[in-house]
Amino acid sequence: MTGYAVRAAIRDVLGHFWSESFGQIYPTLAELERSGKVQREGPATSGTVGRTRPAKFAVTESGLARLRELLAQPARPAVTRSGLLLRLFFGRHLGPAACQKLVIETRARAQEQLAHYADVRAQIAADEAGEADRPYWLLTVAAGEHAARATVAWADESLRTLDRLAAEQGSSR
Amino acid sequence: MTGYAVRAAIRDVLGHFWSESFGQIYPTLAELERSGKVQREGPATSGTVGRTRPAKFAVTESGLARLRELLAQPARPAVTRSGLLLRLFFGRHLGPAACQKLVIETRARAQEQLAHYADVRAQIAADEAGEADRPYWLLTVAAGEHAARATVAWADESLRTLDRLAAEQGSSR
DNA sequence: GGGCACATGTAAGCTGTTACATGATTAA
DNA sequence: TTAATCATGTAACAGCTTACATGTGCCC
Repeated sequence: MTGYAVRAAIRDVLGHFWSESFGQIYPTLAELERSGKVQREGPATSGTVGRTRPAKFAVTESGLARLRELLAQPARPAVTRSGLLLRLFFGRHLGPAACQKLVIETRARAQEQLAHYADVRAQIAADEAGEADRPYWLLTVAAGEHAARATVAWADESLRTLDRLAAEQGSSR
Repeated sequence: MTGYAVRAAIRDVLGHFWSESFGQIYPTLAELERSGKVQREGPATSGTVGRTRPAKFAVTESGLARLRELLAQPARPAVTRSGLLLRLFFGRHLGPAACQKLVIETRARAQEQLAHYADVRAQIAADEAGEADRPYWLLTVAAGEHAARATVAWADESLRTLDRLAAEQGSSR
């Protein structure tokens, strides 16, 4: 595929747990070509900007071997910073109403995510070329679904707490 | 508190959704002091390394105002890269057994997290100084708990799928 | 007296994003 | 014809981590 298509695929299929920008993709493709991990089909790197004919890349045997090598390396679990939870942690300074707004927005996003996962499931089911990959791809979708449902459940619980806090604050003034 | 204590607090209390390294904390404290957002109590920045007497910092009124200003700004929801899900997405190249190992490890980490959250809950309940903050702090703990429980449920479901895949692969050879 | 937790800072470097520049092709 | 999408790339820079340097105080 083209570099542009790589980015679209990452955004649409891996979007809920991965992202890459053009600033990473194009230099990386060039580097992978130099080291023989991918094969370029189409015009060579022009050095010029703008379009000539799109260059399509395919992974080579050597590239696939390197992929397997990298996949086998342990994933270091990185802490994910959550701007939402940081705001809620300081919620006393923000006030219950503002916190409710944040939680409601988060709940809505999680619901949208659930709808998106339904779409992705349909896409994966329809893609016959990826049949052997299907069960693995579905594992990642299921992870997203579980996370999104947990977010909705947490939001509902939290909104009840915040309602109570808002009522207390309202009555004390 | 001291810069060292700030880091310990972030690690122990916000650890499941935030992190800061010394490389961020010390320069930031110096900058906050310059702009009057925190008040240093104890020896001035020596420029020298090593310890003299620990310097303790306290937030000023101006610093608190700035905190509220920052909290009110919208949190841009960043995509969290998951090395685990990336590996599972390419699970066909990794094999069912290796995937099972990854999922089992993830499940174990989630269980450890649940135990940790129980500790944090106890700490928060015992801290009388933070009584007004308590409900907000508990919201962030609840978020962690929901996420961890979802991870365990997803792992159990996924392990059943992977068992089936491993059996199929075993029988076809 | 040895090791660990407490404590402070700097510098190098890595990762990744954003913004910009450029232009072809296609659908409205 | 005009806007959107496809397409390729570079450069600046933001953010953050790691490694290093340096020491104190306390407990075993």
